[in-house]
Amino acid sequence: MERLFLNIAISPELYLKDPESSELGKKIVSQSIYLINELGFEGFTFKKLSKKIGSTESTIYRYFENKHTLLLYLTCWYWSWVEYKLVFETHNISSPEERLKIALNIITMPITEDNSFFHINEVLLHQIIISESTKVIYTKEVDKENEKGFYTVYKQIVNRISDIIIEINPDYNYPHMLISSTIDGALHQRYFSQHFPSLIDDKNGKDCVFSFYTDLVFNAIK
Amino acid sequence: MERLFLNIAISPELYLKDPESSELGKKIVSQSIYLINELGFEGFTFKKLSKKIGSTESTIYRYFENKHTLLLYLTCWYWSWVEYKLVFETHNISSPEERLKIALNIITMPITEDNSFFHINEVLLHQIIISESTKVIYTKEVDKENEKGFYTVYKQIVNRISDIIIEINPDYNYPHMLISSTIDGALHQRYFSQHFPSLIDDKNGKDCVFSFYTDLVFNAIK
DNA sequence: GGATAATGATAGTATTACTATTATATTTGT
DNA sequence: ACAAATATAATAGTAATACTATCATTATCC
Repeated sequence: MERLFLNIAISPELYLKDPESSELGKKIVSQSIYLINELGFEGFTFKKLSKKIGSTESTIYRYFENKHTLLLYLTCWYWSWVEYKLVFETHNISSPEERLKIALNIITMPITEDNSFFHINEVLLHQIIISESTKVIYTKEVDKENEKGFYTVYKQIVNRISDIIIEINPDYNYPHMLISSTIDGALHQRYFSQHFPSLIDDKNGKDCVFSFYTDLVFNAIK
Repeated sequence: MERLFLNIAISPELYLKDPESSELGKKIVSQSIYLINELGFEGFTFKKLSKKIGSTESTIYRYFENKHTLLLYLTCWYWSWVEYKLVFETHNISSPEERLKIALNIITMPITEDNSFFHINEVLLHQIIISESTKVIYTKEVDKENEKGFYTVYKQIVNRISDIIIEINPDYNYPHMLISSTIDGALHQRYFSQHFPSLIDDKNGKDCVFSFYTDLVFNAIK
C-alpha cells in the first residue's frame, strides 16, 4: 500500500487530551503498543509506560483516563484503519464476489509489514488485537461504552461486508453473524495457531485461516 | 436429562485442596459463580467471596492459588460437563449426520435449566463461560498452562466432533478449525445478542445462533 | 482423649490505580 | 522580548488488591 496523508479519526471521548496533538502523546500511544505486547495487558501499567518513555504517571493520566481506555483507543484506531483499507481497496470494483474476496483478505490475513504511515506499528497493533482486544469488550461497562458509540466503527465494517453478501445473495439469512463471526474467528484462529497448533488444519502451504474462511463464507451464501 | 450419579474429574493441579472434599470447598465454588456473574471477573475478589460465604480470605487461598485459577477450574468443569453430555447423547446413534446435529445442539444452544446435579448452577456457569472465559486463555501464561494439560478437555471436544465431520466427509480440509470456531463463535454470538443486538440476524422465531451454525457447518462440509 | 488437620482472626507487605500539589519548563500572544 | 498561559516533571499520598504469615480455635479421627 502506498504512502498517503490520511488521518484516522478517533472519538474525542476516548481521551482527555488528544495524543495526536503532541509528540509526547504520540510517544504514549506508540510505546504502549510495544509494552502491552511485551507484558500483556494485565502486566501493563501507566507507571511502567511512563518509565519507558521517560515521563511520569500523572502526565499519562492527563491523556487517558486509565489503561482500559487506552486499549479501547488502540482498538478503535485499528478498526478505523481496517475500515479505511476496506473502502480504499474495494473502490471501483464492480463484481461483488471480487469485493467480498478482498474484504475477506483484509479481515483474515495477517499483517506482516508495518507501513509506517504513522507512529503506530501496525504489525504489533494487530498482535494486540489478536491477544488483548477481547478484554475491551468483555467488561461490565460494554453497554455504557456501546451507547457512547465506541464500537460503531466495528459495526460499520460488519455492515459494509454484510451489504456485499446481500448483493450476492439477497436470500441469505445471516449476513451479520457470518461476518462478525469471521472477523472474530479469524483473530481467534490466529491466537490458536500461536498457542494451540493442534487445533489448526494447515496441511497445504497456503494461509489456512484465510482459505478456511473464504471457503466457509462462499459455501454459506451460495 | 435425567439425574445421574456422576463425577466431573478436574486436574488436581488446579487446586491446592480439592473443593469437592468439603462443604466449605463446594460453597466457595458455588458462590463464586454467583459473585463472578454479579461483579464481573475484574470486580470479583477473594475478599468479597469470603465475606459472602462467611469465611476468610486466607481460607479460600488454601483451596485456590488465585482467582485466575478458580476461573480456570470453573471452565474446566464446564467443558468436562459438555464432554460428558456429548458422549452420553450421541451414544448408540449410528448416523454421523444425526450425531453432528446433536453435537451442534450441545455446543451452540443456550443452557436454560439448571439440572442441579451438583452444587453448581449450570445456567449461570454458562453465562460465565460466555462473558468471562476468554480471560482464562488470553494471558501470558497460556503456554505454561497448556503444557500442564488444562485445555485438554476442550481439545478433546474439538477432536470428537472433528471425527464426526471426517466420518461424513473425509475430504473436508478444516474440521478442527470449523469446530473450534463454531464453539467459540457460538459463545461470542450469545454475548453479541446480549450487548450488540444489531449484529444478530434473528428474523424467524428459532434460535438463530443454533440455526446459523447448523446451516454453516453442513454447507461447509457437504 | 490426645493428635492432627481445618478454619478463623488478625496483621502485614508490595503493588496497583489512581488524585493532589507544587515546581519547572515550554509555548504563545502581543 | 516578555508576560501569561499551558504542559510537564517531581513528589507525595490514598484506598484497594493480591497476596503471605502467624497464631488461636475448632472440628475430626484413631
